[in-house]
Amino acid sequence: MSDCPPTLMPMAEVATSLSIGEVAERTGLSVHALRFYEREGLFVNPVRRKAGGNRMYAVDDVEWLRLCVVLRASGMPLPSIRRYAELVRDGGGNEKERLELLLEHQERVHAQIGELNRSLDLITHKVAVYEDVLDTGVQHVCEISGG
Amino acid sequence: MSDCPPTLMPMAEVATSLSIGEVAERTGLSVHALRFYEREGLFVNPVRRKAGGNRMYAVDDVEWLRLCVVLRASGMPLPSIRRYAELVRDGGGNEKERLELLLEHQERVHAQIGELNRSLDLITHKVAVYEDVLDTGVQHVCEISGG
DNA sequence: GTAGGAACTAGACCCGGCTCTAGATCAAGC
DNA sequence: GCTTGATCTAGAGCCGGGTCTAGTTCCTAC
Repeated sequence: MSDCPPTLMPMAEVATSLSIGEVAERTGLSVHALRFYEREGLFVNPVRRKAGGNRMYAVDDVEWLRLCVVLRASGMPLPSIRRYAELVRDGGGNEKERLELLLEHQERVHAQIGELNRSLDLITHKVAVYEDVLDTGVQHVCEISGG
Repeated sequence: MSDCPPTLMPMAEVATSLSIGEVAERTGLSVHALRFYEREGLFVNPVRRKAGGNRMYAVDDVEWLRLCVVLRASGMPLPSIRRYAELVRDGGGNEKERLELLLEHQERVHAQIGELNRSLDLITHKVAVYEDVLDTGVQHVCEISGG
């Protein structure tokens, strides 16, 4: 996602702006969630409005939101995402802090995967036991007593 | 955890019963959580009381709770754990259903790990980019604009 | 001109999973 | 007798992360 393309920018795609519904569709977030995220300060750029007041999003916003979705999916809490957004908003010079934030999260995700794998081992073990019980009809007393 | 030991049971450990505080300590759950789990029907055996009304847990309860902790840690919702507890409570004959429950959860955990790994890839990529920025001082325009 | 659909706002609500409170009881030790 | 500490109950509260409602405004198309 978001690897540098050889061409700098597609032409003729100037001033493309998207409605909240379109953004919802492209990011998988609900329109409710988009407004909620805005209130929560998760956007890097202030959301612009058309005459009439409807929100007007840029393609960059979608990219940013996709990143947010990934961060959320990996359990980053909204306040941390907000912090990250603030850093990006503030522009260059704070890359060290951004990196720290990411490293912290990376570690948490790592730990979470580790824990899930350990849980999975146990579950898989139990699955095997039950498959055995069902295959052979033999009950392993100490397993059954433990569920 | 809970592999069949060669010896059937430690002797002299008859009638060992544990207070709610001891169980909390051994399972990592709070006393509040233990009472809450009980209300929620997550126990296989009805919790017995001493004269005076204090809860009295058996070593088996601790084993069961440790399983619950693992299931929770891997994201199994309380209603599913309750269902599993019911099946175990009802005794033999429903192993197929227990297996199904476990398989379902196993798959979800699997999926979750997959998603986390994908997220981790992206995060790791971003980390690398920022490390590079900080090392070389060169900014990768399209990365920065995306946070 | 009017119907439909999408958007707007502020704020209430929901859900899961605990956590905590208040007030009472009990047992042990000083 | 009194304190301390663990426990009890029922029920309220909290937190995160949205979701939904109500009432309105706006644009487009018929």
